[in-house]
Amino acid sequence: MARKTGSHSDITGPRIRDAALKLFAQQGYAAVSMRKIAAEVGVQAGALYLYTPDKQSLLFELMDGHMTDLLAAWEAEPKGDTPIAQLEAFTRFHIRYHIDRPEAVFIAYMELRNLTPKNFAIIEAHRRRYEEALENILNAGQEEGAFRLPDTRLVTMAVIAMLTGVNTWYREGGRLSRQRVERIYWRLVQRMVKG
Amino acid sequence: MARKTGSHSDITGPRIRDAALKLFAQQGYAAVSMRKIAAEVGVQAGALYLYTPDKQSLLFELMDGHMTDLLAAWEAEPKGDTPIAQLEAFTRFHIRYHIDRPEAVFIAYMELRNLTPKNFAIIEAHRRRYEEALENILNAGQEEGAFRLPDTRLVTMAVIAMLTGVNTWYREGGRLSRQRVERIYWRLVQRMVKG
DNA sequence: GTCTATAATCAGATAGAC
DNA sequence: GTCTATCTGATTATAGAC
Repeated sequence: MARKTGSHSDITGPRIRDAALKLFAQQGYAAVSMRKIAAEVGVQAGALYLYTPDKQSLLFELMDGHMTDLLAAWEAEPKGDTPIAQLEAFTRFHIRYHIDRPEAVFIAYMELRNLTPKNFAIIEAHRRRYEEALENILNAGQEEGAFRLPDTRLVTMAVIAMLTGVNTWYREGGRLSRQRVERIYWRLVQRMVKG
Repeated sequence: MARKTGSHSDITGPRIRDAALKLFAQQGYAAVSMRKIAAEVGVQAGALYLYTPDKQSLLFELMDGHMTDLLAAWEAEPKGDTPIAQLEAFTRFHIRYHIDRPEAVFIAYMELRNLTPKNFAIIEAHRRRYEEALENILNAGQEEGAFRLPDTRLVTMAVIAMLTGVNTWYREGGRLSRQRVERIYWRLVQRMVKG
């Protein structure tokens, strides 16, 4: 099963991305060398450059891919037609999606400062679009009287911070099931938006 | 005013810590070399080792100092005698204290993975103690019927994540004053704990 | 107390053999 | 497609001059 050399096309590209994801999340971009990534994959450092032009591109592609997938998944998510139904959909979606990808989530906001300015701007635009998805729901609910919010922008940031925070403590097989976590946070969000 | 050499005892120690704080927050521990810190202070790299045994100690002392100060400041904070008054005190204190020290706060949880295991355990114990301060307030309020919480531990984590999140967007001189931010978040926390 | 010089190691990235 | 070898420069930390 273990192949050392001469392994033809295989799937080295994706395996490099997987290794980088894992190592960047564990040790941080700056602390991970191309040699460490190569060792994790089982190739020599030079071979990585067949698949990525440089280390920065590796980081950017991970973050850009994550944000693109996140936005696409939210677009594809079934959401009700009332603000309250949409808010519930967002709350549950956000927790579920983030819990399932702790490494990508961690990197996506821990490694922002290691992006080149150009790459940073792209990731920031993605993030901003995602925040606006929630902000639009809150604005709609506020206008039709379903929500009573002290400040829409602040509640947007408060909710996202609160929900993303689940990733800092949630462990698979822990005290609470994912379903239970979703329900409890949805109750908290409901309380936050209702006068 | 600019002294290059022969500057006697001066206050080089604290200046090294200040420079490290600033650079670690901006670029991350792994990306900052001892030479960069030395350049920021205005000395040569070798001179740093008169004040710190190594780079790891520099990081640990910053984080340990921050957490110790945070806990001491909370102890010294005037807090009412009811759970609701204590919760308001905690909410306002947390926002205020964290807003004032964005760099230390950032480092304190971005650089956890760069601590040696022994140092990590010490910082984790501090953090845990701080979380328990809030958890104890919530438990007391729950028991005496002032709060109706779906899960005390979760609400603890939710509130802390939400409040710490202020640091990601708050800018001095921005749209909202500190007082206003404090009040809005206190309203949100109130809603979260009241049935 | 600071500087310069140095040791030993490691970094990102490329060239050419196979 | 991967390896080995290599270039160039940076890394932490120490030794010894001043």
